[in-house]
Amino acid sequence: MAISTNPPPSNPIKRPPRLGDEVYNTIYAQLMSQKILPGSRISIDNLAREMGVSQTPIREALSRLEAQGLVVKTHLIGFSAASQMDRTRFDQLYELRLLLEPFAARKAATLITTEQFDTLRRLAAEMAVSGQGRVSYSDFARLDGQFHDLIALASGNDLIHETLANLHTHMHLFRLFHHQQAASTANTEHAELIDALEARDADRAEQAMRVHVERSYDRFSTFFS
Amino acid sequence: MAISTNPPPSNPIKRPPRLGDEVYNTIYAQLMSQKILPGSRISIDNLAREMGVSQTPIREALSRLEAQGLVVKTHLIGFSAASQMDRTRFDQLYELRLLLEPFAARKAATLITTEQFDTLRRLAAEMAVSGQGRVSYSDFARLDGQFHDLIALASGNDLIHETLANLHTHMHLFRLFHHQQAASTANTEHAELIDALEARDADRAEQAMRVHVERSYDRFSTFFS
DNA sequence: CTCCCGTGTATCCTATAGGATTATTCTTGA
DNA sequence: TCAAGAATAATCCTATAGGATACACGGGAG
Repeated sequence: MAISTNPPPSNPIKRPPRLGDEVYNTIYAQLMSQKILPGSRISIDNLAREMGVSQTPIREALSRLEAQGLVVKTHLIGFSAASQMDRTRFDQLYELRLLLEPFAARKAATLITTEQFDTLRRLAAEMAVSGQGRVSYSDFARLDGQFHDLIALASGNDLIHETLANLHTHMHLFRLFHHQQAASTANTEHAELIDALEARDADRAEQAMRVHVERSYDRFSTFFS
Repeated sequence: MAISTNPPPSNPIKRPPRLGDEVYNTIYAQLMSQKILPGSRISIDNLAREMGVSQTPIREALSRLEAQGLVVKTHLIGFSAASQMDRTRFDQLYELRLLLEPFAARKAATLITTEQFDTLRRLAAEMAVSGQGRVSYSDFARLDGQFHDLIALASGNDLIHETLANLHTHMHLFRLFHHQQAASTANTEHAELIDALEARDADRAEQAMRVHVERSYDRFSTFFS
């Protein structure tokens, strides 16, 4: 998790482009799109050649990803993508989500701006379309991630927002691996949550998010059978 | 936050010593002991010379610390220790603590082992001695950190444990900076918590932790006045 | 046929050198 | 005396080379 005490969540002033950040985003995207499969090794030399940069920025990016838990490093062997989640960690992740997300929804009910709310509606609309099979599942997963991220952001607590962002990163990889499809039920839950937020009803928003996360747990839990 | 999907929280098998880890721990200790003051710059060259290693492991360690939020990096300027917390972030941190720690105490009430419980008593005893002024405050802060960390560990949820560990890292720096002293009241709160845990009373443990964190907030909140 | 062991290749880890940028200091002029 | 500009020094960033280690393959002995 990046607590980042010094630099505000988003940088208002111009920041000279850091080569390391670019590399970080590239590797991050390759992990998220499963171009790099879980558990497979990641060669520093190859990455350096492919991206046309030196080894140093690669190492920095991989170190940051290691602190984030997305890659692991073994001495004298190298980096490799983190392996898939097991049941224990899956349960722990949902336990934490169930603690943070309903709380974030509650706070968002009173703090969300009209602009953020409009974005929320738009995301829900796009996801509804994807429920009709017109959008690929990876798009749905991306939209769903933005949906939850926006609510966490609207909670006003940056720490909670950053913590949840990390959790959802691992959620995304988990979903992609099992290519879950049933998205139609999630849409109705999102609708209920949006209604509660529109009414500025904190209790209802918290409860709606709780139900949504619990249902999500039930849906994915079957993968472990 | 290190989610570390692949390597279990503690490594059972022998791991060849990584030079980067050693450097990481050294810099981490220097930050925690305020040998490196908040906001001050951190020279890579100097560190490399002082520690007798190359620049590469220094960079890796600093990148990990950056992901953790303890240092910040500015392009073409270098690394510097994170600046002191402001009021907004302080409130956010306690809001998150108040969400996680009582929950962890509740779970720990049913899951804590007798061995862990003994360690808890020992820590509380040492802190009580420090309340009589026989131990320095930095020692008290360290013991208190171990106390809370152990409860988070006993909760059985590694993710919550790791998240709280990061939060307490920043708490430690905050306390050290303001060199808070009043520790006597905290000891009675710890005693109440231990009693609840001993009785395996989940409700009481959760409530005791909640009160403890809230009181802690009140104590430190005066620094912003 | 199986197991053990030596060699070769690939990769990581470290160290050093060169280019680029910023901060500091000194000089000069008003 | 103060301000502005230039030169120097320090630092970071990148690139490349050399040493060390682990993994893979193939040959030989039992």
